[in-house]
Amino acid sequence: MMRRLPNLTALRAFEAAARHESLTRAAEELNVAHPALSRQIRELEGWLGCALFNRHNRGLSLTDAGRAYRDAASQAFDLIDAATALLRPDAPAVGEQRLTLSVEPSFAQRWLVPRLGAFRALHPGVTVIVDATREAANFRRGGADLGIRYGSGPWPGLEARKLADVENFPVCAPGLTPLPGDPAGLLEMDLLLEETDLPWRAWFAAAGITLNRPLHGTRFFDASHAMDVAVAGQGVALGDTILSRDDLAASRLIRPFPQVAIYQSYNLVAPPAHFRRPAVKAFTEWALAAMAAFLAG
Amino acid sequence: MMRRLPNLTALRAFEAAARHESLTRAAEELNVAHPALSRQIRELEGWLGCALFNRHNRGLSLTDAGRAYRDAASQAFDLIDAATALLRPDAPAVGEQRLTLSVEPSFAQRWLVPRLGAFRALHPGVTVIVDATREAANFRRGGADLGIRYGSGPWPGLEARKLADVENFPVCAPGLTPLPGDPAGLLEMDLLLEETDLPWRAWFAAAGITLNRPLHGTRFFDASHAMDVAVAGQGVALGDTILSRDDLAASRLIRPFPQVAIYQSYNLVAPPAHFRRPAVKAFTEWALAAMAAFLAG
DNA sequence: AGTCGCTGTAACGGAAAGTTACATCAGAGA
DNA sequence: TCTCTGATGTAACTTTCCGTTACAGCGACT
Repeated sequence: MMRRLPNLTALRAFEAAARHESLTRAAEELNVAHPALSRQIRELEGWLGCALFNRHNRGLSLTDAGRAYRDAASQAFDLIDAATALLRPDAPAVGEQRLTLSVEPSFAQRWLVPRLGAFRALHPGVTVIVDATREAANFRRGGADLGIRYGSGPWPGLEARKLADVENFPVCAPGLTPLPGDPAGLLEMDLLLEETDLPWRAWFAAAGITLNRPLHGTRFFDASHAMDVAVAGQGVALGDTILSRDDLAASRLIRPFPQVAIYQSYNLVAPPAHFRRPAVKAFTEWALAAMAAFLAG
Repeated sequence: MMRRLPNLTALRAFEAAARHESLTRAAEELNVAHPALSRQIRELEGWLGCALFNRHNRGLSLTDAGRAYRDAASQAFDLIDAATALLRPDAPAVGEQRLTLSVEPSFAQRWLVPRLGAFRALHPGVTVIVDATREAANFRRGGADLGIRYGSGPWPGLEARKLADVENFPVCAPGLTPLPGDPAGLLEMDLLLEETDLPWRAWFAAAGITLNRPLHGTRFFDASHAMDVAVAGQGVALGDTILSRDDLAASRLIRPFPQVAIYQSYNLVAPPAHFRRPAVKAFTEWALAAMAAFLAG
C-alpha cells in the first residue's frame, strides 16, 4: 500500500485555517504564531500544485479545491480524534505539565499562593512551581514560563498583560504614635524600606517633597515583611491596593494620606511564545479572572 | 473545535508498522531507517498511555487497542490519500527530483550513458546528472546521490550493492602484430595503462609473473580510451567483461589469454540513507535489472 | 487620512526527527 | 548445542524543518 500523503503538519495547519477561514484564529487554536501556518500552507499548496486559499488582504477564502480538501482533512482528523479519545478518554484539557512562575515574594505570599488552590482544582494536570527568589526571571528553556512583575514596563523582548492597576501609598498601624501629620512628617519617622528606597522616593516626589538626603529606615528584602512590621506598629511601610487590602479592610493598617499615591500595575510577563503554551494560557486566563473577582469583591 | 491529536508523524509511522506488523517493512515503505519508527511509536504509546504493540523478539503484533487505533488511522489516511490524488492526479511515482551519479568515465561511456534513455523514459520526473570526473564522490548534501565503483570494497561508511561481477583481462586487436605468445610476452609489448599500473600488476600477479620493475606503456586517464587505442591496434589494454563486451563480440578485440583473469565487481555505493531516497531506489532497481538483462543477453 | 487588523516575508534559533552503529534476543538449521 | 539469521531496541550524533521574532504591506473601517 503505497500512499502519497502530504506533510501532515501542514495538512493540520491547513485544516484549522480552512475551518476558521483565518490564519490568526487557526494559529490561536493550534497555539502557534501565524507565520508558521502561513508557510506550512504555502508549502502544501506548492506540493499539491494548486491553490487552496484565495488571499484577501483581510482574511482568506477557500478555493473549490481547498473546500474539497478541507472536507476530507476534517473528516480524517475527526476520525483520529475520536479514536484517540477512546484510548485516552480522561486526558484533561491541559495535560501533565509543569508551570513555573517567577513572582515577587510579597505578591506571591499575599495574593497568589492563597489562591493557587483554586487554580490547581481547575487544572489538576498542571504542577505549579512558584519561584519567589528575587533574581530576575530567566525565561529560557528550563527557566520560568511566566513572570508576574510590578511596575510599568516596558520589558524588552517580553510581552506584558496587565493583571491589575494599583496605587502605591504609605500604610501604618492605626495605633502608631505619633501618627504622621503630613507627608513631610514621615521624614522624621521610621520608614520601612524595601531593598531599595526608590519606591518611597517616588512617592515623596508625588507628594511634592524633594529629598536631598538618603532615606533612613529599616530595609526588608520582602515588601510583605515590611508590611507585617507596619501592622505590628513598628513604622510606616509602603503598601499598595492589593498587598495591603486585607489589612486595610481589617483596620490592621490605615492609610494616613489617602490623597497621595503613585500608580503602577502588576503584569503577567513572558516571551510572546510562552503565552501560547496551554498551561500558561490557562493560568493567564485564570489569573485575570481571579484578579477581577478580587478587585470587585 | 478543540481537537486532541497525536503527533501525526508518529501516527503515520504507527499505521504503516501496524499494517505490516513489522517495523522493518514499514521503514522500507516510508523510506526511513527502522529506529526512527521504533522511537516514534514508543513515544506515541507513551502519549496515549497504552501499548499498541506486543513486542516479540522477532516481529510485532497488535494489541486490541492497537488494532482499533490502526483501523481509524488507516481510514483517515485513506481519506487524505484519496483527496490528495484528486488534486494532483498525475503525480509520477517518483516526483520532480535530481539524481546525481558519480561514475567512472569508462563505465559511464560504455555502459551507463547508452542505457540512460531507458531509465529516463521509465521515470520522467527524475533528472539524471552523470558526474564522471575522477574525483572521489562526495556524498554530502549537494554532492552525489549514488556512486558506481569498480573494485571489491569495502567502502567505509558506504553501503554497496553489487551490480555485476566481472573478469579483468588483457584485450587487443586481432590483427595486432606480433600477437603476444604468453603472458610474459606482454612485458615486451606496448601496454595501455590507466592512471595507475595497479590493475595490470594485479593481473600479472594472477598470471604468476612477478614484476621487479615498473610497467612501461602509455597512460590514459580513462580506461575507455585505452580500449579505443587497443581497438586501433596500438597495443594491449586491460578490459573487462562489461567494458569490452561489444568489442569482443564484434571481433574488434580479442582476449589472448582467456584462462587468466582477475575478478572484481561493479557496485552501487552510497551512504545507507541514500538508498532510501525514491530516486535512488528507482535507479538502483532499474540498474540491477538492466545489468541482469545485459549480462544475460 | 490615519489606524487597525490581518496576511506575507525573511532570518534566525532550537526542538524533533532521522542517521549510524551497536546491542540483544529468539528461532532456524547444521 | 552452537552458530547464523532476521528482527527490534538503545544511544549518541547530525541535520532538517518547524516555529519564533520582527517587520512590511495592504485594505477596510473609522
